[in-house]
Amino acid sequence: MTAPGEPPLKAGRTAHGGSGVDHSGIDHSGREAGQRRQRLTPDQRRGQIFDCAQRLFAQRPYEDVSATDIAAAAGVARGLVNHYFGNKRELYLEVVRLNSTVPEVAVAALPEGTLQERIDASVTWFLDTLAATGGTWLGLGSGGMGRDPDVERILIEAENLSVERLMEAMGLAGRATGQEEVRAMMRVYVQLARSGAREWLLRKTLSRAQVHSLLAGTLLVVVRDAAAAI
Amino acid sequence: MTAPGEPPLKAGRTAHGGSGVDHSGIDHSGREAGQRRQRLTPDQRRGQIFDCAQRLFAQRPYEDVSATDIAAAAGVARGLVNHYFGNKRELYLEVVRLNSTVPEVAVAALPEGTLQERIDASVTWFLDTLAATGGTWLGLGSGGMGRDPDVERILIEAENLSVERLMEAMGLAGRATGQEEVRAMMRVYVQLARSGAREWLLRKTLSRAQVHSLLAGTLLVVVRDAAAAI
DNA sequence: CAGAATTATTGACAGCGTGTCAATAGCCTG
DNA sequence: CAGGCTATTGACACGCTGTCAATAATTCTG
Repeated sequence: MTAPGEPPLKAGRTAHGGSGVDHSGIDHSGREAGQRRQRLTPDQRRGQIFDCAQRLFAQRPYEDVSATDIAAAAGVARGLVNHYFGNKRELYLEVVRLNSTVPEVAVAALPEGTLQERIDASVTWFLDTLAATGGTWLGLGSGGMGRDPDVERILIEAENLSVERLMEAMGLAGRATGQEEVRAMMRVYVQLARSGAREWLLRKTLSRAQVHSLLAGTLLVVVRDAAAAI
Repeated sequence: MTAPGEPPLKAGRTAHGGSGVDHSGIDHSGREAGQRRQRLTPDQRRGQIFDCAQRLFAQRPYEDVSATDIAAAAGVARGLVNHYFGNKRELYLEVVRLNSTVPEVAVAALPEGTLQERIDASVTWFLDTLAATGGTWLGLGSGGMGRDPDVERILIEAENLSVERLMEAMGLAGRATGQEEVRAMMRVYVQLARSGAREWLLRKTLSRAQVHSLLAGTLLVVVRDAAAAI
């Protein structure tokens, strides 16, 4: 496919016409042009395809990325993509799943000081990790009307994780009463944090200090509100 | 097509084989079965197709709605959809565009009192209008799949409008310095408001009073932060 | 009111993208 | 080196999209 000098062409069943296909697609991690095809471990191949898919899905929207594109990028037959991931949607879901989990947090390392101090530390940690991982995580929550239930579930799951960590850091975890309300409020706040970080990292309209101030100030209010609700 | 007893079949250009297609699609607003087809005003037909598309897009995600589905729902040939809207994407964009603009606001009617009072009034108005229009507007900002640049632009446009109104209501409109930063902060806040409203109306995890308190409290902080940034 | 003119509406076509599956060809083992 | 295991291929059937000439439902005109 990628190799240019493939002689036989082996006319399958019906001629189907010549149709001079001229893939000008550059395969990023596949084999070199003209090289004989290589047989990899399932894990390796799977990982390779996954990486290519991840890169492509980060560049253009879901439906603009064809399975053919992914296969071409990996230097592989299109059927192999389906073989390893079932269908395109599942592959996409796996990409989303892996990119939607915010990196590990060292909640235990948070200071035991005032609420204000813990808030500052949390926000600092949040912004630090975001600055490190780049904007990959941020792009996820903004899409239009997609509303795919599966994608939504994955994102909600990731959000729940963030909420859990946040509550732990704020010392709101233990209480039994009003747990659901507090969780909801934290969920709302996480959206705010995500949005604020987007202004800082993606749009570059706010400085880090400004975002920090904004997030810390609002978090204080939200936590007080949450505490009052208990 | 929908009419069962269509005799001639009139083989158009090349026979192409029978291929007994059997649409079992129910047309919602189209003509009754067996009725002769009706020729409408372009505006009427366009509106009818638009309505069907809106309903379908609200039910399942973009790519799960085929142009065939829309046409069938309208009781119309598929080609007509393309005739009126160019392609499926444009039709979709028009649906999003119409559903993403938050209803008119009577900013002028806001009281001239304290900041706190104006904030309360704004939040009240915001929640009122949302309660009235139902959750249609809310579903937009949550999907993770789309990431279509055009969709995103439309949503950003709508967001800008909300921000403008909010700044007007908060008395932050006039200043020339730091306008961009203030706008960014308001943008962040609008996301929070949207998210809070979602918890109230869609998830039903928070009461209206709780959301009100949350939004009012955070808005105060944001406005103070914004004012400090000027 | 009949016939012409206008144009809303249809239906078929070509092309692409997807998922499936038998056939093929690398690599490893005996 | 033969033989088996299985990673990998390639073609097929089918659905969806956009285009366009043909058609038929109106309206206009004498």
